[in-house]
Amino acid sequence: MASDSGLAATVDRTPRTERGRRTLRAILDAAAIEFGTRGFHDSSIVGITARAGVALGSFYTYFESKDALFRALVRDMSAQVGVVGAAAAKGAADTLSGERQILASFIGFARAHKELYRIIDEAEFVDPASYRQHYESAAARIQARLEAGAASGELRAGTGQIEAWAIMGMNVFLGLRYGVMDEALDPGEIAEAANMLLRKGLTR
Amino acid sequence: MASDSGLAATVDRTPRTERGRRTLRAILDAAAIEFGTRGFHDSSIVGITARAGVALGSFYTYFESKDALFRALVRDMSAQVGVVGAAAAKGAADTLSGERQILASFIGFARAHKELYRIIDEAEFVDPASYRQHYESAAARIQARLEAGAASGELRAGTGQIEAWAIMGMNVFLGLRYGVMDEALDPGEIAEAANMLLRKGLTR
Amino acid sequence: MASDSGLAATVDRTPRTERGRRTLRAILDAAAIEFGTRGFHDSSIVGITARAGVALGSFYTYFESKDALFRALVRDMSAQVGVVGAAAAKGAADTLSGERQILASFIGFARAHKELYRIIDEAEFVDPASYRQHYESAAARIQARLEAGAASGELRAGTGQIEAWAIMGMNVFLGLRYGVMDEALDPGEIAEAANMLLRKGLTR
Amino acid sequence: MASDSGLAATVDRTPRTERGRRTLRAILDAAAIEFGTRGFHDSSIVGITARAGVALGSFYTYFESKDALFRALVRDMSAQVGVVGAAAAKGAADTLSGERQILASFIGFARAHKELYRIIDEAEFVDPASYRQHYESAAARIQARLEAGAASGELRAGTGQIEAWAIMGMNVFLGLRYGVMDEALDPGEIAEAANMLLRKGLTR
DNA sequence: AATGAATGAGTGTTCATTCAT
DNA sequence: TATGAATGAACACTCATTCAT
Repeated sequence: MASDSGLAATVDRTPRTERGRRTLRAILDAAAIEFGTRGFHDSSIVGITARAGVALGSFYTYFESKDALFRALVRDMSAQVGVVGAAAAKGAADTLSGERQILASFIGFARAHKELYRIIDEAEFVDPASYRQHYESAAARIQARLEAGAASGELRAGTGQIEAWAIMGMNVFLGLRYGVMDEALDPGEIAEAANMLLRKGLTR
Repeated sequence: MASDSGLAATVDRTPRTERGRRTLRAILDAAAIEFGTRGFHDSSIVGITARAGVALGSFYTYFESKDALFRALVRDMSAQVGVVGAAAAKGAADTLSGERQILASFIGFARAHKELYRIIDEAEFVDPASYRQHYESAAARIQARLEAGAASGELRAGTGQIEAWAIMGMNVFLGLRYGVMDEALDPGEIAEAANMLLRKGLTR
Repeated sequence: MASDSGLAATVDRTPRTERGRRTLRAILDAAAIEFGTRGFHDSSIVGITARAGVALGSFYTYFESKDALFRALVRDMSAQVGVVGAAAAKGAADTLSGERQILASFIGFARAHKELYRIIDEAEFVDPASYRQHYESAAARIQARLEAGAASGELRAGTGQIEAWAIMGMNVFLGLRYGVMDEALDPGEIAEAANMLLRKGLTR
Repeated sequence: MASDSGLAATVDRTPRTERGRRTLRAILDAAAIEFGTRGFHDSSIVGITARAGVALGSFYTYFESKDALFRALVRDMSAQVGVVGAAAAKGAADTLSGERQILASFIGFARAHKELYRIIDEAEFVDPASYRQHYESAAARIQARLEAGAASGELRAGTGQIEAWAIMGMNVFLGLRYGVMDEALDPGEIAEAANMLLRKGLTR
């Protein structure tokens, strides 16, 4: 479930042997599931290592602490969200269709990674710096795209951080509602509805 | 910090004496601070009762458990948000100005109740039913307002749950950013920027 | 359920008013039920006073402590067993029929006072002196009857403490088995079987 | 003090290392002493582990709970009583001498395991199922021996459960009086006195 | 005499972390 | 590297007892 692109960078001790790499991967996958389903505090190292099929003590070969593991996971998920968004925006005809594609792909990502929300949300308590960093950089990316759109004349000028946070909020809650809580609707449809809001607002 | 309007209803055992009412109030205020600053798991009953200036055992005169206290707090905060929003919308010229006033007042509320976000967010882990309920009813209230606006011809038709969740997401994140993280900007100014998004979107 | 003959003597503070006597009686009755069904440690003063329908604090108007109440109950039950036995032996044709009548009536008593065993047994832990005293005086009474029977030529000589404890053990376990655990059989029938053991032993 | 024959079977988690086996044994021995001298409720895990010389937490490596440990001990003691009785009856000339030898050996066993009574008695409150089971199977064993004796013509026919419980009661109380409370008399002498009761009753 | 809120010592249990093997 | 036993701080919760009213 946890794709660990870039995790190497956040892990405490990089394994030298192939066997070590497998153990690390097993721990990370198990941790993503545990943290995602039970939350940080109700997850235990015993539970994670049991699920990973490794001995309790082996955990500390790879991570300094329960917190360190959680932080690694948070940073990894946060990075993935950025990567996925950037990929989705690629080749978009214009800024607004880019935003639409980003939201659609984000909802899909949330469906594939149900643990995303619980891990990011719990970071507010366990690793506040990462939590803040996660949202600030996501907002900064949006803001940059809005400004580029304004510069090219596609969008109105004068937008900034406020609009960026507003759009991020929309995306996050639509991902929660239609990605995690209930998968009935088509992500493209949701993204289109949200996009229309961005194009023309609510007025007739 | 914790205004306990309506808390009587959610408390486990209503005190019969004046002294009892003072003790209960002290516990609730202390709990809101503790939960809000340290989070549910890092808050302890000893810590809460010490801050409240009452004996440890007195806690259990009023609440069945740590969870029960937390739930009472979550439900109370959730209810307050609704009450504040309804009050803010009162006397608005039209639906959209109503939304603007609601957001402005919500940001003010968040500033006055910095614990709001941490308590609601942690409910995802401690009291999932309340968490879901909180957002679902907030979205339902928005959706109802949109539909009324459409019925009166003020807003375009065809909006529904998706737009409601999108607007809620905007509000929540603007409250987080400009209510809790940083109070530099004027709530009215933020609400106006968000409202323009709802009125005309991002296009020129 | 708890007949409190003689309890006045063991109670901590004798009430002076009629209202007080009613409260005391309510506490004692409630305590016998609680101690008998939940055991000493799982019984609580709150539970007892709640069952008695009086306020928690009122308990200490009548008893010094939970232990004191328990001790009063143990001594009372112990005394009642002696009284019942003496009454049953009255008017018996000879020593052995007296023993038979005593056992039959004891089984009846156990049926009417299911709490008897749990209270006496738990005294081993809560009030060891009473526990020991209870059995020692019961055994002494039996021994005295045997010696009287030997003196009159009805029973063989040479019996003493050992036989007394053996007979007491029989009675206690028959009361447990056929008084408390299961009430299917007639007490007279059981007493007769035990009595035949005392008359002729097990041999043909 | 606690011989742990067969305890392996009742223990929650069997240790895999020698060190583990030593720790478990230490805990069991300490527990038998604590439970036997202070009773279940006044014994504490801290007390038991302190006496065993291991850390508090180590307790939970081997037992799920205080109750589970107690249950293991009860079942073990109960089994031991059966084993000791069976061994004592071996090679007896006839049923009645078998009973005499069983009682004598039981009194010896009680002297060597003073904790026996308090542990079995407290099982009435802590583990009622085991308590009942203990006495029911002991009685069933006696009853089977009586019936075999009747079948062989040695004993009179018509005896059954009542006589079995009567004899068990005798044995239990003689063990209490002459094994636990006071060791002055010779077990053989006591067993002989009780046996005479079984042979000829009380009459001349 | 009655009430019920207040007190705080005590205890079972959890679990991150350490460490000997 | 891997293992799993050992450690002990921490904490929620209980409840007998006290006390102000």
